[in-house]
Amino acid sequence: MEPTIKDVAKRARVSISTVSRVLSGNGRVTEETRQRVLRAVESLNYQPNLLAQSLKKRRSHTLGLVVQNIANPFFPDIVRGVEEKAQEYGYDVFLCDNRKDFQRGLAHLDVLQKRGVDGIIYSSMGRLIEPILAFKIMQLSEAGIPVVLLWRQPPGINIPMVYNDEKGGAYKATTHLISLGHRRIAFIGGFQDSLVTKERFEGYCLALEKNGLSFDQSLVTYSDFEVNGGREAARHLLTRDLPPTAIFTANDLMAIGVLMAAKQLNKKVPEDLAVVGFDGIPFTEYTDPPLTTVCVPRYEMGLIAVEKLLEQMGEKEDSSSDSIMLESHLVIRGSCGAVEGKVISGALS
Amino acid sequence: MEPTIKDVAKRARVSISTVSRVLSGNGRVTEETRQRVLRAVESLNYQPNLLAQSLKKRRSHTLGLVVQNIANPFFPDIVRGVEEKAQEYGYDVFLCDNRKDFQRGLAHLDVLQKRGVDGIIYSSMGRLIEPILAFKIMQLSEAGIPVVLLWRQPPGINIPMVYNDEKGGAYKATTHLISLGHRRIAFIGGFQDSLVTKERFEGYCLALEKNGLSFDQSLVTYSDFEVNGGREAARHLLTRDLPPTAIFTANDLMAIGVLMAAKQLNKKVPEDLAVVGFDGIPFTEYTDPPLTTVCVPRYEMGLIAVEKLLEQMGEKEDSSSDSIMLESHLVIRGSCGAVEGKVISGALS
DNA sequence: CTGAAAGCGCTTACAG
DNA sequence: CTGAAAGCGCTTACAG
Repeated sequence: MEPTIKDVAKRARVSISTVSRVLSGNGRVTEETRQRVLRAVESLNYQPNLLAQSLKKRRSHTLGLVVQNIANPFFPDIVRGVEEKAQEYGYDVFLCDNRKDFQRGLAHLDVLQKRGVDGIIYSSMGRLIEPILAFKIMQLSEAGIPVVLLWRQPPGINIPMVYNDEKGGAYKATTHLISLGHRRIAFIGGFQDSLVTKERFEGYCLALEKNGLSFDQSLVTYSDFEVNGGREAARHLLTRDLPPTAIFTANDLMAIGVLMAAKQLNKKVPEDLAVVGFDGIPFTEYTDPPLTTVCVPRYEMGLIAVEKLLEQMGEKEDSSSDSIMLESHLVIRGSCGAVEGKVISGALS
Repeated sequence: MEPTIKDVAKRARVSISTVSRVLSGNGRVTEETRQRVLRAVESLNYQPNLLAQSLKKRRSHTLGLVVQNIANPFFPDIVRGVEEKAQEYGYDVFLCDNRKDFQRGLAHLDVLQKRGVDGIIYSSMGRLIEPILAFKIMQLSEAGIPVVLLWRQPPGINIPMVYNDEKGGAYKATTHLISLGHRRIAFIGGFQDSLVTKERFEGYCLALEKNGLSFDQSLVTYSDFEVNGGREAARHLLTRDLPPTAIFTANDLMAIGVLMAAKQLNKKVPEDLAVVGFDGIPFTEYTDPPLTTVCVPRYEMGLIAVEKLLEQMGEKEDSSSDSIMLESHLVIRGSCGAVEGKVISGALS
């Protein structure tokens, strides 16, 4: 049986009000009784019950974090950032894994509300924000529970969001390839209806345009954001007449597939083919050759998402507007033939 | 302002006791009043406050999950397993990331206790279990909070544990290499004082012995469980006189380093060198060549850890003894030259 | 079948 | 400075 505030009070021979006061630091208490209480706490190994505290104070000091799929290498760094910043401010976090199932995400939101979390970070990195999700989030806001979205797209709805500069990143990647002399640069997108794909495609087009290269529709293809899909797409591109000399893919997993396809077709990377990925997932460092990629600052996104939440909860003063766009950096490794270890972070300008 | 049970009672014109009864399903209620209550719940969009419920019932239906480092690819699958099974039984989980810091793990345990979790899964995969951790866990048990350890070593203490058959896995890996004709098989361990290293080494020795191969101390070396460490270790082994024709490493990250070293030294894998890793982290599928590895069933470990916890909490009937050892499978891919796709799961016998 | 009351472990005005 | 009381939102005997 865990000791309660009553036990401490009895032992220190004071009222529970007094115990509460010394523990919270609110209200005056004689140094002597303070010591008595502290000794009692110590000897009983008393730990206040946060459930009771939360109920009374109407603040649980907990956060909810909903992720689309914890098994996807995109997410662990986000979790890490959220965890770390949350703890810094004394919050603990409920992790909810949608397991790729959007419906489950909705259910998680309900649960978190019932659990009395003080705020929620919803990280899907998905395609469009479904109206029902937006509605649910509005409902939560009305109930006093702020939500911050960790998304891959600019805000189209009125919910604070931390997102990534997809277009700018794609622009950097493509420009890099052009600067290395490539003229036939292919683009492998993910799902064609995904906003991520769309924006990364736009960055690709912009780079071509700014550099006076003509756009060639036959060099553009779409896949599924997975390794095998990327491999198939690359195989098609590389076996056609006049194959591309470089491929920019809309995510790293597909880029890994491209590397595999090149190997199977006896194309050397980077000599015969340059490859750039997108996301900067941990493993890209160890592919053969190491993959040049546009690194999405996932860890930082996690940190910032918590800060935005704290601002809304009034725990931290407002330092900025509602949504934040983060820059992604081009990390240059061996897959393009450029000098390794260089990081290009200049803005799209 | 969220509606409370009072609001529902008022609206349905019954007492809060009645509302509680229809919601919990305990106690008889007329069908008519039941409907009235349900309608009130509906129209107010009432969600019971789980904080209050937990306080009263002395059960929070929450679990704590402590992991050593969420950024390590070893952990996400564990989290996934824990999450999934927990939700199946209606539990939500607090995720605590130690960020490699053991002290933080201890602090997390305190926090979880204060939060009133019904049980805790502590997953470190670390070296020895420090006495202070064992002590803390005992303390929690006495306070009525069961703990299950997700560990890489057999139980040396009296705490329920889910662990992996390290020795058996290493035995399978080494036997596989021997069966392919290798005679000079090197072993690269992790930290020399880690139990994981020790047990995997034992499995390696056992396989040599059973197959009548003599043990060669000069083929055994230790590193740090990291990619670069593995690469360095391999470089030494491969540049000596009479280099090994196969290397078995104590984890996948080091095996990836071995692959890199071989490439740098112009050794072909698997023709000039066979490589086997351990853990089965997701990325091993995409190395060049794909890595043969002993796959630790991390996802299953997560599932089972929750089940063990549930048993202790009396939510699930006891189905087994206190600790559980899981088998690891040898997943055969391209790095040894054997037929790909084969899985050897036969026990050490 | 239904309601009033007590109580889970806290915090916080309100008196003294 | 300190204590008694009310109350956070629930559940659960106890009466009726």
